[in-house]
Amino acid sequence: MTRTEKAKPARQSATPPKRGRGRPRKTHDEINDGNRRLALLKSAAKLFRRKSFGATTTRDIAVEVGMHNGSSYYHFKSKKALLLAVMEEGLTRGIRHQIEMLQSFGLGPEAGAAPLPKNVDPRRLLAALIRNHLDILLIKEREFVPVMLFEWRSLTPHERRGIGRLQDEYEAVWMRVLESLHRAGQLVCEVKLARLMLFGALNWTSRWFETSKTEQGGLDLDGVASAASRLILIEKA
Amino acid sequence: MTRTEKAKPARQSATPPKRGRGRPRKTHDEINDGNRRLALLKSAAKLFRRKSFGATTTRDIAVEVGMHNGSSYYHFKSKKALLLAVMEEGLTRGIRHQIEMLQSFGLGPEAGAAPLPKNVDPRRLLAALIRNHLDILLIKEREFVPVMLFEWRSLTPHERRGIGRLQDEYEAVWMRVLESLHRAGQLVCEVKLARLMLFGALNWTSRWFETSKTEQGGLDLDGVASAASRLILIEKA
DNA sequence: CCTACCGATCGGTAGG
DNA sequence: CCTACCGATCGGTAGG
Repeated sequence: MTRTEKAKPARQSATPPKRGRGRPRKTHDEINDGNRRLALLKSAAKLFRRKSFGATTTRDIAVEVGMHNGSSYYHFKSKKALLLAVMEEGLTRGIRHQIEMLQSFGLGPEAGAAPLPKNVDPRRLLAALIRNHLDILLIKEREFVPVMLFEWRSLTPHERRGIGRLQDEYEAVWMRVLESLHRAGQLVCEVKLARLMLFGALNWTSRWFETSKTEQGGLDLDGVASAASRLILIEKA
Repeated sequence: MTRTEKAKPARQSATPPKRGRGRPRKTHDEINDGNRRLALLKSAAKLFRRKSFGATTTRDIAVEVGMHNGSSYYHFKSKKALLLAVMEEGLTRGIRHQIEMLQSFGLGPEAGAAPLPKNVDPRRLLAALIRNHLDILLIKEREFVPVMLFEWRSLTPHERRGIGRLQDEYEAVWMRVLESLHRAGQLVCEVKLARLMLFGALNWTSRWFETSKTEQGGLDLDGVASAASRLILIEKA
């Protein structure tokens, strides 16, 4: 393990030094791009989530997927890029799940762009959004999404804006629902505050909710979800 | 800046190597214990809060208080010890603030140990607790307390239990109030869930509330506080 | 994606 | 609390 002195290869100036990492064609055995990239993403998410970004080394991540340290840099240009990719993955997955759920209300992907149609009950839609949110946060995407919540401080202002745009996309429908409810006098406070409080209560669950206890069904999630609904609605059932 | 070879002082084996750090008497100019320790604590809190524990170096902290890197180890045995001290400081301060506030309700420091006296209105007390909590979290101890919320993952299970005991101490009165309200049928859900949701909504404010906007008075805090009250209470005013 | 590295930094310590 | 360090690690890179 001693570091031996070695002649460094002279920088060859005839052709510009083109790095091997640039090209997509596989040079070795099995570089299964999509799979390996996703594996890295998942391991990174898992570790960032549990140990935090700062306490996770790129070696930790590589080892988890059975790679050698430097190899992750074939897929991601830096540790920070991995963090961003994890957050983006979580958000786009969340958005996707939400779009699917909205279909059962006859709503398309652009549902957040305009006021709610008259034929949807905002109370029922809110309940569904909340239930779906908990499902994403605590079950389906429990590795990815919390990283965004916990590691917000690890982003630069510019990076935050980027992630923020995706969050806005996710929250657009919520805003419509809350506005509709507020107009009907059914919110305990103004829309903006209601949204912040609601997401506060919901997102905080990722700190105390343990999957293990209610595995295989997520029974208790219904309880949390309905409590959250009643939180911001007037006229309790 | 080149690192020159130097003869290392031979370990003198006659007397056991006693480190200078062990004794409390000042060996040099101005080691103003209490002050310097607190200064370190404050700087650490500020940096841990803004940049996260992992992204803050012991040098960052030392520089902020005008010390040289190694000197912080005179006051704290490790970076981790600094983190723990920050969290403990935040919690004990919070507990202290809360005890003071409770006096105006005729309640002593042990108010959380037994059911609430008949003569206190649980609704008013809850409102006061909430308002006070926001004041601690966002104004008075805004450097210390959020570190505990944000850096929970940086603690070992054992360390978490230690901090957890202080949290329980802080939350004891809250539990009494919530139990009282639940018995009176004024909570939107069961006590345990109400507590989690409420603290979720409240603690989350440290992520979006900016002091700058409402400085000099914290006007808007009242709005947030009253909204939070209405969140978990039935029979909205 | 592996091998074989490197420069910089970082937490921490000895001794005064 | 300062000076003067050190060992280990860490993010990252060149070249194949």
